[in-house]
Amino acid sequence: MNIKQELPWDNPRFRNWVAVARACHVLERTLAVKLAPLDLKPAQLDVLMNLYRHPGMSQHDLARRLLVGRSNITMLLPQLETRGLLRREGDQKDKRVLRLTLTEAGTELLMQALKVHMALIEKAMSQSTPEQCDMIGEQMRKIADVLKDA
Amino acid sequence: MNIKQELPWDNPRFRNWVAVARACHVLERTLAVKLAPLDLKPAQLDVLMNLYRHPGMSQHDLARRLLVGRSNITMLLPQLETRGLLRREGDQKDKRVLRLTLTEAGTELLMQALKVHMALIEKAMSQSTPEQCDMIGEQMRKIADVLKDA
DNA sequence: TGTTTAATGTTCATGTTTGAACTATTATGT
DNA sequence: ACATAATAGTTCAAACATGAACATTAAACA
Repeated sequence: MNIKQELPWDNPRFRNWVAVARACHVLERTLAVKLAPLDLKPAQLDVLMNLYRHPGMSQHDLARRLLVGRSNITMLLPQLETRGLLRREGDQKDKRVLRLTLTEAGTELLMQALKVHMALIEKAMSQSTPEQCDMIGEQMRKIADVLKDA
Repeated sequence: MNIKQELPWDNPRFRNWVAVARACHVLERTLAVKLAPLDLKPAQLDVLMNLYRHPGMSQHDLARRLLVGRSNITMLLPQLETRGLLRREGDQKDKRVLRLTLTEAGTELLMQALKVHMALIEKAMSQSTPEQCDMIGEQMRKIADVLKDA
């Protein structure tokens, strides 16, 4: 009968998660605008960031890390490779895999993009205390972990 | 010189935000899978949710609320309208706007989808105390607000 | 009133993401 | 060794999102 009492909007967890999703969406959108001068999209920045931290990654590893399909990576990389931002070299031991590394130019562009990204995040999270910020990160890592398998 | 000291990954705000983005991504993806049996996508669920809470919305209002372009709404609605989930009726006073309302079937399907969505969020946030959860929501609302204009 | 400006929704071309089928290579098991 | 499975990457078609240009209607204002 009184369906209203079961409505998600009355549930704090629901309302608060909606806020999380919204904040993510807004920041992503804003980032896209701020990265435009560098001719770089958020998805491409994600690639560069991961290659910087994990040089020699395979495309498959990259796809899993970015939570996208392998074909997505296949479509994404040529743009960056043609611009000379990364290299794709066949693995010697396993001729199936391609090892990915940033070039000098790629690292250079990444650093510029990171300044933009960093500034945006600083602005966004400037309202939180360090303790709050860490707590948020901690909870979010738990969430990603809980949902990883299912 | 020592560029490493300025690297974002050493910055808690950066690392923690990355965790937020990851959690969002994982949950969105999982939601898509869980909604598949209802033949509904996350974006469509967002539409239904907003129409439920704000009956008589215009397409423009809906677009702003979902943070997407108007054309996106135009492409999105026919699928739902054809399935009889919502109605589009011209406003009497302003012949430009179309007023959107859920049908019975739309409300029905929404309720089923909300169960799925709710269960997923419950699972995700079950690790947080109510205080932590509220704090997260509060901070995220601030973030969305700060970034709204710029 | 008549003219200009703004707002709503649509269309269309472009670019992105996805998943299924495919090739080539390696691992497994008999 | 040989047949079978699994894996890495690609291709392709379909779904999806985006932004600019457009038509229609409303508002501002001379």
